[in-house]
Amino acid sequence: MRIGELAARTGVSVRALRYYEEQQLLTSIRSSGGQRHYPDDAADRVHLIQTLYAAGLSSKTILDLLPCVDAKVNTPASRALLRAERDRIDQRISELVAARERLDAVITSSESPASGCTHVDLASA
Amino acid sequence: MRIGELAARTGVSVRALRYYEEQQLLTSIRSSGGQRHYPDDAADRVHLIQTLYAAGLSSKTILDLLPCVDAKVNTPASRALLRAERDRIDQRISELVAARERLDAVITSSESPASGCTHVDLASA
DNA sequence: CTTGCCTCTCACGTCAACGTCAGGTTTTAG
DNA sequence: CTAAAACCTGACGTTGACGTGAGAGGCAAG
Repeated sequence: MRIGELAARTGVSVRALRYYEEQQLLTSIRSSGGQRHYPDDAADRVHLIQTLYAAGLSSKTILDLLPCVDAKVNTPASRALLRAERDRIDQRISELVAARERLDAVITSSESPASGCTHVDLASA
Repeated sequence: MRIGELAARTGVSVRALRYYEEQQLLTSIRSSGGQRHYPDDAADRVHLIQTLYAAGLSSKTILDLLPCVDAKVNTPASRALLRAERDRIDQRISELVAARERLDAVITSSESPASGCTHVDLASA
């Protein structure tokens, strides 16, 4: 398929797909006229890339990580890299959960009919 | 206290503190010479701002949110805002959990001896 | 007074993941 | 064969939260 269809299938913009290729996260075969052609499983690859981006990983980190998936490379270094990124995501989740709890505290007290305009101490934690 | 000490106490850069003031997230009293002075509880305020930034909120959103804490504003609009941001954080957490599961799957298969890995580095033993 | 550290206000630089416009080529539909 | 899509390669623009000097002023100590 060509780049437009891949974009449509994945919900990712054409510009983004070209950017992924520029970052070496995605490859394509060029037709004689220079147009990109992708195999069907390219959509899965794009979804994976999107998932990793959504996890807050940078292009470079994803580039480092992808061989671990593609070629099932299994070295101490690659395992360490995978675990390091997993731990980073863990930490990020913790941060978000903490922030959510603080917001929840504000919401709860602001919605409590008994409290009215009760003091909300968001700064203590 | 002056800006340098507040920066030291909170672990936030002087530049960032001035930026927060520019964004109207933080206020200060100026000395006759124009230098900023902060009360002790400014550190709590900075920590709060940092937490909300860590939750992925923008300066503007935080600016909108802060009155809900400071002045205990309790209107339908402010409650809706709070819940909207809370839901956004929820969604973000879900994304991260999904990404983490994805990485976990890769990690598990890469560490399993029966996973069909093509390359196993025995030097780690 | 002056040394030295802290602080001030501009104001341009950065970084990432694209958006967007320009100008030209390839592919497809009719 | 032609016109419209779709695609191509640059290359500059965007956004947010600061980083990083430049040049000048404030402030307690000796």
